[in-house]
Amino acid sequence: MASLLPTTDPIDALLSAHGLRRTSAARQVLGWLLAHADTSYTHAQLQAALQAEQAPALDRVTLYRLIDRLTQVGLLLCRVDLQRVRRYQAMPASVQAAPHFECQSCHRDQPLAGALCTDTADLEEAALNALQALRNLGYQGLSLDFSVRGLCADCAKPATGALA
Amino acid sequence: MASLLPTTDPIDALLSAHGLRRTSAARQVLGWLLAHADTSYTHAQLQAALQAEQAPALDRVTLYRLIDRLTQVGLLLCRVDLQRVRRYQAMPASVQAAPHFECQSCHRDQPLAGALCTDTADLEEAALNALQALRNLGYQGLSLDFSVRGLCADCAKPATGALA
DNA sequence: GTAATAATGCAACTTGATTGCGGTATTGGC
DNA sequence: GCCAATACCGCAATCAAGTTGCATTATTAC
Repeated sequence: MASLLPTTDPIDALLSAHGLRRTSAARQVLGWLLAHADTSYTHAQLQAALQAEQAPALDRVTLYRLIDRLTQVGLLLCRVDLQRVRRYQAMPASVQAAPHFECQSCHRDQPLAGALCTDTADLEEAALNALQALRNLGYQGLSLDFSVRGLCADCAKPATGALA
Repeated sequence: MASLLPTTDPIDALLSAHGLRRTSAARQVLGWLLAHADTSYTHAQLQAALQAEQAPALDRVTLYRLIDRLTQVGLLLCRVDLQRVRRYQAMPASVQAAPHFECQSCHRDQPLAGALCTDTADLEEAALNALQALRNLGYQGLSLDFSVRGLCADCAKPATGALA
């Protein structure tokens, strides 16, 4: 039954649901980022990765505009790294106030809750209290960034003290 | 007695203590940033502000290299904003793991502890626990960023929903 | 005072990202 | 299925933040 629906592909569904056209470029980019959702990528990395996967390389500017659109509708998350380069990532399920670790070498993202920390509940609760206190004071458009940065165990091992 | 010491100016003392020469440019920049230590400034803003204060405008590149030096020795803190422009600020007393609020309009920084929140002790403790847990797993060079971003009460009032 | 060298200033350059514009492909209405 | 409206693409040119090279000037240590 479901296979008879106009959009069987979940990526096409996402694009349509957010008012974007289902172009081959959009499918490629969103699909690839969703398949690597635990890491953020620069425009250059993204272009290289896509080019390596199949022949028709898409234009630099087209990719810029595409990731811009995907970010605007909320399908991608955009950060700026220390080298002041934008990094894009498929929007994680819980961005709001989610404590997470960002590796400065491989740029993988890991939530602190779960394997890394036995308990982040008190941390998140304290954070939400802080947010509410600010709202009561008239602060607006608040967003919380709780991130730990450094080298993950994998990147720290091979070359101690040297960023790739 | 103290007035007989070679460096009577606290700013000169800071420069020397960090192995930098006491040039007029370094004095101006560090002095100005220390006098506006609750806010971060871009290279362009800094240059404009200095130029407005006195005649001898310093060169674009000189300013770049100077704030670079000041940052390297730990006298300035450097962040990258959403427009991917670097913002510099006189190093706050407690940067490590200090929860703070950054206004996206006036770029003033405020510590969450104190006036804004009655209590951040539990929050900081939870954060430090998380850091230790990561270290035990082999993570290195960890730094914590706990920042709330948005519009402060002052900026939110005049034009609701519009960034300056 | 003088030599060593840190810091300055100018020009040219690099890089991530943006703008303009004509052409192409997707979409919604018939 | 066909067609008009328009979202999207690709190329060239441009922009702004920041960097590099190099000759000159000012600080510092002796």
